[in-house]
Amino acid sequence: MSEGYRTKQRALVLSLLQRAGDRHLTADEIARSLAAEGNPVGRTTVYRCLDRLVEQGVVRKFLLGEGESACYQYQSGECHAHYHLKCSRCGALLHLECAYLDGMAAHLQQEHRFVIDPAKIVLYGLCDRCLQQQKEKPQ
Amino acid sequence: MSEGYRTKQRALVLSLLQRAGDRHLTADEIARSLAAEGNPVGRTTVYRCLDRLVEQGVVRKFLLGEGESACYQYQSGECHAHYHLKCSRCGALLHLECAYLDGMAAHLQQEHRFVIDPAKIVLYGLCDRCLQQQKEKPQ
DNA sequence: TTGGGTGCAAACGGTTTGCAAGTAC
DNA sequence: GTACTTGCAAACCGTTTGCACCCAA
Repeated sequence: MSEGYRTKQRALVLSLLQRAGDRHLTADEIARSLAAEGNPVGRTTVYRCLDRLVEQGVVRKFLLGEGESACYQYQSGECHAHYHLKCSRCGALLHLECAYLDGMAAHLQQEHRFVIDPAKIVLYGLCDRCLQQQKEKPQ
Repeated sequence: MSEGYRTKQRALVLSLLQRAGDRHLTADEIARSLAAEGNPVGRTTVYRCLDRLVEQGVVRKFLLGEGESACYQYQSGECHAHYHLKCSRCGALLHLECAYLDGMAAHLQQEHRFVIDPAKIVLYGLCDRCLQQQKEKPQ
């Protein structure tokens, strides 16, 4: 269970993500925040620390949309598997824990022999608000 | 229902995608193929034609994974809504038409007021083969 | 002393933009 | 003539790599 080196920089990155809680942070936001706190860490190093933290399973990486930069989130023990719903129109990101979706995962595994990774999945579509707006003035 | 201009270049791009059938092509592959056929089209123009074809609903754009370039597919009338399963390990891309997933879409709409766009969705995970391999030699 | 870690600068790669020239009607 | 399209070159932007330096064991 070697957790590898725990350098000052890596500890700083991890600490920031832990404090961010639910929020997803980009590498850039992490670099900026650390700098703002008086603990500047080089951008390259931020990326490398994140890579290692992801390898170790301490942090999760999310790719949430076209042209957007990757986001990272601290993976606490009590965090449930959840799915992401992303509105293609307004960009809103919703988190969803849903038994039906868990059922879908089981179905795919049993019937299609495919084991999905819920954390990596983003369901794109339209949120309620944008749906209403679209009805009023399409386009 | 103005379908806009139908320039030579746009017709070439569309024709190639139609001939590609099910296959997803990247902008780069399109540019190369057209050049190989003796109809070179500038890369910029390929991107712009694709944008317009997507706007018109004639072509669909897919983002299939981290660091990978966008793919495009001709959207023929008889094409059913299908989902993409992508193996995170070997990169295999599977197409899936599945009533259960259609049910999921309905569920999300009714219970969570979110209308997903199946074409944009990629379910990441492990395919059967990689799952077997993983059991034999993990990592 | 030695192997990993750091971080600046530069490269990378897909995509977009600026702009001058071309084309259709 | 006017409005749109083309395509080269250059910019963009998130990310990665090269490399010299640093630090801890």
